[in-house]
Amino acid sequence: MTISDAQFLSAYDASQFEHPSVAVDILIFTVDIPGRLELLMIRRDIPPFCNAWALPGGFIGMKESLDEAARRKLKEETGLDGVEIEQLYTFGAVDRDPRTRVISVAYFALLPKASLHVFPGPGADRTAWVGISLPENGTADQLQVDSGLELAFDHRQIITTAVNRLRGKLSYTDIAVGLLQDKNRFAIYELQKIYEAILDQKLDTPNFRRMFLTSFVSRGLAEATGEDCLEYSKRASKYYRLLPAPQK
Amino acid sequence: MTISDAQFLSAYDASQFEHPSVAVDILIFTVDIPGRLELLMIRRDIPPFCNAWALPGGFIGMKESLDEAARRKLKEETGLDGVEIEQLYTFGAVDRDPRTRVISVAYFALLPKASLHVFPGPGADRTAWVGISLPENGTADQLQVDSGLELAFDHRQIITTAVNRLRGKLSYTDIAVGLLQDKNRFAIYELQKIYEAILDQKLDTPNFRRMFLTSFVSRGLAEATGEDCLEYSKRASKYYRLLPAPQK
DNA sequence: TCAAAAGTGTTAGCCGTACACCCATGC
DNA sequence: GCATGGGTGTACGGCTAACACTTTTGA
Repeated sequence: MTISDAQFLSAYDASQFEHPSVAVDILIFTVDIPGRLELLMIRRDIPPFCNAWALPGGFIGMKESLDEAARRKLKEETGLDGVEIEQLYTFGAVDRDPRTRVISVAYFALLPKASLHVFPGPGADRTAWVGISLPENGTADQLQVDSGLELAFDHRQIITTAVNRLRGKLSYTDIAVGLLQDKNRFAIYELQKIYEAILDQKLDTPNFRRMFLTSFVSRGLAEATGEDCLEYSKRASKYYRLLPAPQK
Repeated sequence: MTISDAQFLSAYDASQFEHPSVAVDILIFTVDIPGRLELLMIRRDIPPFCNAWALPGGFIGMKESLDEAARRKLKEETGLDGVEIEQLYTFGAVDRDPRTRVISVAYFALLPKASLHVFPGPGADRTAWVGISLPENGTADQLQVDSGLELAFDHRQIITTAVNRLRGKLSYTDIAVGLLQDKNRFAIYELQKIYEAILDQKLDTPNFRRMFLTSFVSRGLAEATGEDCLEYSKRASKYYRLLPAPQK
């Protein structure tokens, strides 16, 4: 008990008066036309990591929740409101930011690339969609970034964690639909390309079709619109639309 | 761009000089003999939430990572070192602590109940193993706590999140082995009781046995010791032991 | 005619679930 | 003999992976 008290007090008191900064970083994933998984990043034009690429992020306000801070950042970067975001993980290594102690709560969102307005914020001179690839269950050192861009802070680690989580969730959630251009009119083909981009592997078309029919249509998450799609093949296919989640 | 800048700066500047506090809360789960899922909690003897029950936790030090802070807390509460802990989620509602803004990073660990030394720390007058139960995919208001104890802060929400996560991980990880009394000598029966306590439902014994053989033994995570177990049945069964993870 | 995508069909294997049934043994 | 846990067997249904095959139609 005395040992425990001593340990407790030493750490407790130290932190009572000095607080770390708390930030959110946002991973905004998209899939571009050729089927590549990309991430919205900004190039820093101030130290530290000047000229390196970083995830959009910023410090949280005292009067906003973490989720609100993440949504605010997303809006600042893309102009988009009301998008589904999800907390990924919280990164808290002591030296992850060379300036001062910063705890960063990472969030991610999936957005169709088209029609996003993207602005560089303060501290950055440009933004870009950066292509990323990672082997199955890959580690941070296996992450490949577009033309080997240098990444700031521990963002290589954050991205790796996010890609692995994203892939894991593909199999048991409908998370990928966030990347559809038009949730009211899409072809199975589009969704398959999205899955392939995220997983970085080709999928068997007949089997993917069946997966879609059982996991989405049969479960009431999507239905055929009745319209024919001629965008991707000479032979007509069907358009589908997402349905509002079946609230119980 | 101007709109974005203005929004950004207002929130950014505000947080530059005032920082939230950052804490870790630890969920230490155990299963007691009758097969009940329990959580180590402390009773607060200072406001706010005086006399209410809370998760052990505390503010992080400036020179320790989040993981280190969580391990330190765990050691203070149980005297145990080197236990596997896992980050659960970060809770950051503005008013989750009435005193001041506190961001809490929750961690959880699974520990066998026996042979834990548990100390109440400062701000608490006692500790207890509190039985909890929750319907499948239950929400915070469906969480049942031992004799309806009052819970402090948003800990009802934190616990609910943890129980649901724990249950989810049961099916695709070996997380439950953390609750075995002796990882070098256990019977399938013990593991089944652990699963049943976590899931709060009876499992089919023959099927559980097959699950164990294929998921643990065939995959090299466990092996029979060769010794017979007579603790749970008149008829002898086998003892098993865990094997070190097959590093690749 | 060829290529590319839309579909249908078929196989084999794996897994989870639900049972029926026998074994061993202490009470 | 009965209850309790140990253990084998079996059968069904759902799902995945792999792959063969037909259809449609523009270039």
